[in-house]
Amino acid sequence: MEEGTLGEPGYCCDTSDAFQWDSREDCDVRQILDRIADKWSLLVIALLDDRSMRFTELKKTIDGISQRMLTVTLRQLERDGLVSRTVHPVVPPRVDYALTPLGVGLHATIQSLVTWTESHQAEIAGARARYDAATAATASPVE
Amino acid sequence: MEEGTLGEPGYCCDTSDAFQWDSREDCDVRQILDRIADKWSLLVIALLDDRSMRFTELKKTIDGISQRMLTVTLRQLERDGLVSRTVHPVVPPRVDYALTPLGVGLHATIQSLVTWTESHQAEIAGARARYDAATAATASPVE
DNA sequence: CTGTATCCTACGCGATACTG
DNA sequence: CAGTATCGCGTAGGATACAG
Repeated sequence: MEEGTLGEPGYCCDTSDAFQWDSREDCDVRQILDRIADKWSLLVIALLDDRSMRFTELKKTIDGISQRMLTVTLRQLERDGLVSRTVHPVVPPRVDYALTPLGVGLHATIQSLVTWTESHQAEIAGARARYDAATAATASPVE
Repeated sequence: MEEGTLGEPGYCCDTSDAFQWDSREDCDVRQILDRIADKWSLLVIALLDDRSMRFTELKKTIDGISQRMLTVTLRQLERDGLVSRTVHPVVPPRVDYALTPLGVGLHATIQSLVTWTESHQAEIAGARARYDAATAATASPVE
């Protein structure tokens, strides 16, 4: 399933004159952004701060994620070199996940995003309420 | 349907002792994060730097986005108070989208994420190649 | 130009069951 | 415990057509 033979890292999107976000598969920035900004990836990265965590521990902490999605997500992050996977060959299998140096760098950015969200959720909620009220009023001018 | 009467901005997830990401719908941080980290939202926010842009302009620049998704995305962002929508009542309808003050704040964070991705795409691509090579080798130890 | 309304398909993802 | 494999549903989202 992995056509993975990507000898070409893939730079394109000539940022020369006309800036453009496009080139969906040409440039992999879009693709990487998608992976990173993924619902679960985001949470895993944010969670894996300094300490390493075990599979089950992650599953418990994130809660809502299925075993499948956690596995898939972790595999992707591992493939991208953001998370390291350490298997301890003991009787009850024990696997630790931790951020790689590369992952740590990303963590900082992600964390600021999370922090921003936390400190502005009230404003967003307010904006939504206002928008919904206005919309409802327009839709059905009750009076 | 709008429990919108949110005198309560909505803090839950007691960050007291045991930190946890969970509470999917309880705490809306998760939900907001999802919206923000959305594939298209991310690009729109990143694109809408200081200047405002028209609908078609956005569509052209992002390229790959369908008209439907652009509309939906913009509506969500508008609802969240991140983007403002200005309709000019002229013959050929003209609508301008721009970041709100709130949106500007988010833009900074998003931008750093984009920048990080751009400056590390080579490393990620490398990691992938390495991972795929290792995986392929394990799967079929040709020699 | 800027949307909105339908239709329809691909596939993300949860549920479940089975290995080492 | 830490996965992998399979099945099946729900829905995100693209294509298309129409409207102000």
